[in-house]
Amino acid sequence: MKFEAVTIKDIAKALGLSTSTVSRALRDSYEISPETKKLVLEYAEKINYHPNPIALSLKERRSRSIGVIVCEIANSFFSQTINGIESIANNNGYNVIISQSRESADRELLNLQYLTSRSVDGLIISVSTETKDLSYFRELHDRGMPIVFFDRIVDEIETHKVIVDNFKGAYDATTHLIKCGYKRIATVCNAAVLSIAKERLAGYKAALTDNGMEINEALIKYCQHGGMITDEVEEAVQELFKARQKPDAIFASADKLTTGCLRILKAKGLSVPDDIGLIGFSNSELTELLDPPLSIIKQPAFEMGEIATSLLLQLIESKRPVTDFETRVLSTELLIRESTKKQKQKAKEIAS
Amino acid sequence: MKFEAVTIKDIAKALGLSTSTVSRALRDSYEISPETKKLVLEYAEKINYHPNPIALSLKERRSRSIGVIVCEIANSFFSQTINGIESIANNNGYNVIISQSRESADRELLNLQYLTSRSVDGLIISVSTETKDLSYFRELHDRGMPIVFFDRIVDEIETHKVIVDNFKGAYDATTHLIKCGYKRIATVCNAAVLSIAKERLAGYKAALTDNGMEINEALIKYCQHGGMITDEVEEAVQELFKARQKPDAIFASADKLTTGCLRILKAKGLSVPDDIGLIGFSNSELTELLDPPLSIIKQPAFEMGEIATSLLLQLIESKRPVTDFETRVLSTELLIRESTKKQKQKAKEIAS
DNA sequence: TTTTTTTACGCAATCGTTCCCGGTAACGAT
DNA sequence: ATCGTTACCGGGAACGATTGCGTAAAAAAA
Repeated sequence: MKFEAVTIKDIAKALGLSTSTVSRALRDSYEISPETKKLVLEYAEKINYHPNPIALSLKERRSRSIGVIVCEIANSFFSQTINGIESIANNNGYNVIISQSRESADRELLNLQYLTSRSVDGLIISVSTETKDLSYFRELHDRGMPIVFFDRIVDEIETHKVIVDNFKGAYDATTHLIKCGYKRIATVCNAAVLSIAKERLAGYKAALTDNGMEINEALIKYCQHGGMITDEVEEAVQELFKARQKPDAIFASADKLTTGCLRILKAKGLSVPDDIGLIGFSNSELTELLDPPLSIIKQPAFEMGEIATSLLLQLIESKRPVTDFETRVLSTELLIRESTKKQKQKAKEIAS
Repeated sequence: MKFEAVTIKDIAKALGLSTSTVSRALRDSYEISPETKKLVLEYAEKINYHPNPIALSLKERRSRSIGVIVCEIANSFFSQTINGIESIANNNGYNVIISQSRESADRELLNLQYLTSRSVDGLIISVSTETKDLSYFRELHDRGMPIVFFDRIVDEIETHKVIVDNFKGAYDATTHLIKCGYKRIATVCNAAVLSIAKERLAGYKAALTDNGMEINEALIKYCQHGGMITDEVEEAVQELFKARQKPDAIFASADKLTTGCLRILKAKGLSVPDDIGLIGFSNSELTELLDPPLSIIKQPAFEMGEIATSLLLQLIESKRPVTDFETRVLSTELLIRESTKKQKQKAKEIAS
């Protein structure tokens, strides 16, 4: 049941050399004669030798691999980000180890410990909704582990970060709803502790006040598990409709929440956009095929992954400790489709 | 830039013991006195000692981790499968390393080499569309590496396999189209080398002949890259409509192809299901929210992941070489929604 | 020819852990 | 007093690779 590979010793024995000589020949050291090198190289090729990365990791204390922690890969935004991460990482000879926190702080910590104990050279992280205790991150960071946060970042730890302008994204989306003539605009957002939730909520509120509209706390609902639990979204929407002032539009501030809201609204027999408008953050490729096609705020996920990885590799390969960190802020894209097109609006369009 | 953890040596030094004693105390060996054990255990706890898995992997030639290779994690079917895999693996103390082949045989091989060199204890694989050369899989398998194939399996290698009854799934879907009154039923499928493509195509053909319909090769289109390239699906659909006999329904035999077809059909201004019916394999959670809600064949992805992992762990933990392999065949689920409901059919329903 | 330099290689330590051998007490039995 | 147990513990070799240092032989310089 074991699986044994050919080692440097096998080569040494076969060729009557020492392991050091073989090792040096393989790494093209100047102290090895051309003939010996040729001999070793050819034999290594012949028996299909590959250096054992585990032994290397143990010795070098590095693994040429980077760890990624996201809440779930099934989310389009994250899978796209991962593709961006892999593209840069692989081009630079790094491997990517992906792990999911499933919005649980415990699993996040477990994954974190697993990855670090596996000697990943760096980490790219979007924290879970539950994450409160930052001590482990901090310890890691203090001990010199290169970390880049993206999407859901933590302010308290100073390192490179990659995000989008969540405030503006939410502001634009809300403003769009207002322009469409919606009056009682609700929002369904992630747990309030999350950076993205805070920023998007702030954008939503600012858009309302800037347009002379009141902020009604009854129209703001939080989903602690980021929509991982369907009931949670349903509950949020139901509560929204239990209120005295029923909403006529919803701004959903995360991928799962956006499609989650649509699902519930349709189940309730409400017509989008006529009974209720809907817009939200989403990176799903299916949103334009939905009924109705969803107006969305889209993040440059692939690019975010690329940038995060470049920054991480910079940290990893830097000779001396980096103290000058940057936060890259990218732009979101507002895609206007049917789900925010009120009848009135439609009529106007036809008339014009 | 280094990251050093506490080792067994640190404990030994601090406590004035030898590393062997510490190691044994940690593993609760009978040769260590209760007091020493307590001492070691407490100190280990205090300084937050965790055994170095890399050193362990090197020594034990196993890593308590399993490797997964799928073509892409953004695909709902695969991300659901991975969740199933992780649930079982984690419960048994195994970690999961995910990698994507992106439908490229080269990347698949690279990932394979990476995973094995990382001493994964076993592999769970769904092969890429490009995979032709099985020699590396065979070599691995012959040398005792536990492998479980799922979804896209290879007949030539004898090991555990987990699939659905693709023939029946396709047969049922096609039969459903026929019952709905569609006459010229086309199919868009994956590269013909893929097991799932073959089986589903066979099911499609059988349904046609069983219902006295002709098999028209012009109505069968292949997408070599499994729909990873959008143009490819578009091309397939366009060709379908260039034919003398235009199709009035499409059976798409994979996730990306199903939504891909819908996208193209809508772009062409065709109405589904009136101008053309559409049904396909899909595990996306959004299909019922699409316009129109898609009739689909759904696979028990999570369960497949669970079963594949159980089988793999069985192989890994088996004392003697296993020669008795099984192929688990699960059932698909046919979900009938609007995309296959012809006007005629609808009228009938209303009348009844 | 002798001395110095260069060339080309081997020895052994190292990374963190386990485990096979030993070794040394203490203690009861002979 | 001697032997045999039992209970504990340490030394050191592995696992696969790299690397500083030492050194024999060959080449160059004297």
